[in-house]
Amino acid sequence: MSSSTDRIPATERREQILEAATRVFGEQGYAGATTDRVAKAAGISQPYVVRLFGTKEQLFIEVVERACARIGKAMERAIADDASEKEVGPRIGEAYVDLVQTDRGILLSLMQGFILGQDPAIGPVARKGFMTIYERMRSVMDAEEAMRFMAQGMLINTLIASNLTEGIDDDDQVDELFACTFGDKLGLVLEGLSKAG
Amino acid sequence: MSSSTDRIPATERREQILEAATRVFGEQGYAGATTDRVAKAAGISQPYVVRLFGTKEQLFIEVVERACARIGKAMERAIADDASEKEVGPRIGEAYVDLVQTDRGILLSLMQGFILGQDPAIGPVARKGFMTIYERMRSVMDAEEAMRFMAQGMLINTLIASNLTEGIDDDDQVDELFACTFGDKLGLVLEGLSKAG
DNA sequence: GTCTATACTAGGATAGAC
DNA sequence: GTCTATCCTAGTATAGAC
Repeated sequence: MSSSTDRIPATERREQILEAATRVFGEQGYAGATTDRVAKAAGISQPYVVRLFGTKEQLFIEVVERACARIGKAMERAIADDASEKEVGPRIGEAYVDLVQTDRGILLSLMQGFILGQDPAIGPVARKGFMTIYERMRSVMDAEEAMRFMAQGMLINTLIASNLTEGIDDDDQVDELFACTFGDKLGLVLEGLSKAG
Repeated sequence: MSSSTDRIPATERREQILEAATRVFGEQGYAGATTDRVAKAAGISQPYVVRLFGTKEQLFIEVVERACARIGKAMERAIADDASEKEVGPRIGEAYVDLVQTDRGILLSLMQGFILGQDPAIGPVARKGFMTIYERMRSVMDAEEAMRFMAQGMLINTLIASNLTEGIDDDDQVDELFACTFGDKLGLVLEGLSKAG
């Protein structure tokens, strides 16, 4: 599958690593994740990860920035899609839930970023990402609606992060909460969110 | 201030340590926090922290459980306080915001717990705590309202955790989001939350 | 009940070869 | 562009004294 001549361009490698790192940081947290795990996940050596990003911190920062960019793009697509008969709110909500299902890591590592707001290097990046998303939201809805939207997003993130999704400790209340939070692929909840605007 | 004979009962010590640990874990995260920092914050030696709790993991678990218990108690008080002319929703919301202001650590370390849902030892504890709070909420309001309430709580946590509170990167949009999220000591938002029930 | 000393491991980062 | 070897620090946990 891989010969000893598996040299691929640095740009592509960086993207591979960022992808792997997004998963690893999302699951283990910034401090809990190791550059070695990231390397393993990306199929390369640990020193090479450090080589390409300088430090673990820098790698994490780029992961957070990439996550924000991804969310931003998904939002843009949802906003632009005015063919749909739905309102912007639900369209964005649906896009977000889709993203969640496709790539948990993005949301999880972004959350990890938020929670490190105290950190002098990471904090500013996380706050900037958060506010960029909020501001884009505000450009298509009023403050109250945007706030509720962010709140809903944070709940979704928490439910996923805490692994309540897995129904491991299955409980009818969990089901109810999920039904209410996501509806059928977001459902009532996000509908309600938009009709509040 | 402290003589060499500062022996205090273990129960009290445990509480002191839990308090310190709540702050430290809240700021640095589970993996990022060290038992040594906790020890310093509690004014004792690192090995003694380990001695009293067995492992760092166990200490963290007790921190999370304590955080949930604290929130639970604040909720009970708010629910019982039917002298107030306010609805339950806003009362609980207000109690939560009060708690936030008094002790950030509780919310932050609880959040750290949620985000470690993957962890086989911590995950179950975090999920249990989350659901206990949700269920108590459900006992005084309907599913939709309870969900929105949790969402609002997660947003509050995120705003605090990401340190947007500090206005470091001050931005008028941040102010707006805060005004909207907290109102004046929670305001409109939570009021709106309850009138949805 | 609490400390000092210490064993042991893990993990980030560097050097330098290929 | 990528690896192996390795340094060095930091951090959990244990042993054992007081």
